Amino acid sequence: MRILLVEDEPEMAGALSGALKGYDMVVDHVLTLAQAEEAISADVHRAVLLDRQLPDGDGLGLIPKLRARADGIPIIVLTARGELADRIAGLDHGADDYLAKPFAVEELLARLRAVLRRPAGLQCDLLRVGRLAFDCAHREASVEGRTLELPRRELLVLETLLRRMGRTVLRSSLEEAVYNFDDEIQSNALDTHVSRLRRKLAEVQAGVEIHGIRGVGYLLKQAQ
Amino acid sequence: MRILLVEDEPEMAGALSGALKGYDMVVDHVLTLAQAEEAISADVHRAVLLDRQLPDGDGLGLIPKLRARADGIPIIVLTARGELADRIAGLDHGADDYLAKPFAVEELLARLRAVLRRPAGLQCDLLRVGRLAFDCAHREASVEGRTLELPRRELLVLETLLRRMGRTVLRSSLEEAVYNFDDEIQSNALDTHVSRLRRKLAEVQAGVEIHGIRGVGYLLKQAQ
DNA sequence: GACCGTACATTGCGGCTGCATTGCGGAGCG
DNA sequence: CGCTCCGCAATGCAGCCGCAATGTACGGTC
Repeated sequence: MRILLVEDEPEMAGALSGALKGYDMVVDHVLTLAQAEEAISADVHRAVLLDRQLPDGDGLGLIPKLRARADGIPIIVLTARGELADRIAGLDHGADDYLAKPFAVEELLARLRAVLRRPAGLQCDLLRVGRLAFDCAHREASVEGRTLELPRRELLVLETLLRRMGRTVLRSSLEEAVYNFDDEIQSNALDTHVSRLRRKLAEVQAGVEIHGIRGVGYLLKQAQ
Repeated sequence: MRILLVEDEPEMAGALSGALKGYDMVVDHVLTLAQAEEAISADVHRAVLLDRQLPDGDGLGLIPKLRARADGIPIIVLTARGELADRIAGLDHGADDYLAKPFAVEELLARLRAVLRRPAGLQCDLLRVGRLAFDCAHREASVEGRTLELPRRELLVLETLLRRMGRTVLRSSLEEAVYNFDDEIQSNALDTHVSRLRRKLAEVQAGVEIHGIRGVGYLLKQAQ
């Protein structure tokens, strides 16, 4: 675990470095905002401990630049200015946490652990075929990031076919997926939905084909 | 933005509920760990405010169960036990932040904003579509620097749509985001809010359109 | 290979459902 | 006591969806 410490006071920096090393962390210590920017560009740190009062400006100024990298690196601001307004300002500038000096090193370590524990990223289940993507959680289809506005029945058909993509879906299975017990279908309503869906997928060049299999059902596969 | 508040002291709970509502949030308030578990299973909250001293045990016991869900929902622990060891214990149990009573509500709100920003890092603090800007930290919408004064429900609708801008939001998701368990909606109240919001966005030429997708939900996109 | 029956594909049409909009009254708040 | 916000209900309307008619492809049979 490699940490970037931005702190110009030698005494504080020494104490923190020692404590962090005692917890098996690797500390890069810089004294100024300029050095901090250079260090962070190496992209090797898992967190930043940031003092506010630095020789070349307020540490808060660094936060937007860190956030611009969009890697979500945690930032804990350390400062002698512990007034309520300062704490709120620090948090609202984008810091993940804010500690007023003096503080116990143990608390800093605990907050550091808390901030590092955050999930790396939530993985949503996303089905992909051709240029088509289907977000199962939100039940929406998209092509190249552009959402397809599909009516309910067509969406149900597409979802069912996608979940069994590349394999045949019995006509009866499709009907069960699209209609409930109350709905009584006496015609080829399902076929019309498939047809309309095919047209829309073709219009946006989704890169998928829905094959009808005579006497059995349907099958969705990548084009060609 | 919907928050789960786990707090058995009526006074504290009332104060927090009021403050959060003042910041246009939807609050579900429960009194016990058991109720909290049930509420969280609905999977509609963006954050949890957790008291430690509860009728059926220490609030910290809830944290592992929340973490087991692996959705990374932020947890802020609130407690009268403000000793250093307690704070460290709280953070190491998996809390994202820890506040000792008494605390200023403003600081809680700031810390809440900070932890809510997190799954972000990817999602910036300022959302933009068309001429519309939305400041996630302060939860206010503006057009060309001019703030839109929107009522609570409309703001919640707008925020929810903006967070999934360009993608469909299920009608049920919207309802969950805008109303809490206590609210009982029997009519098309949601539609009226969408409608009024549309009108206001059009009046200021926000450059966004809210599409209704029949039978599915809504979708916010840039005009044209 | 020609023929025919059947199942699927496609398209137009009308009913109906579900959404959009508006006015109204009550509730909350200052 | 004024205000605004909010839920509710009524009305109008658009688009979905089921239906049926027509066209088409497939497969089986001779």
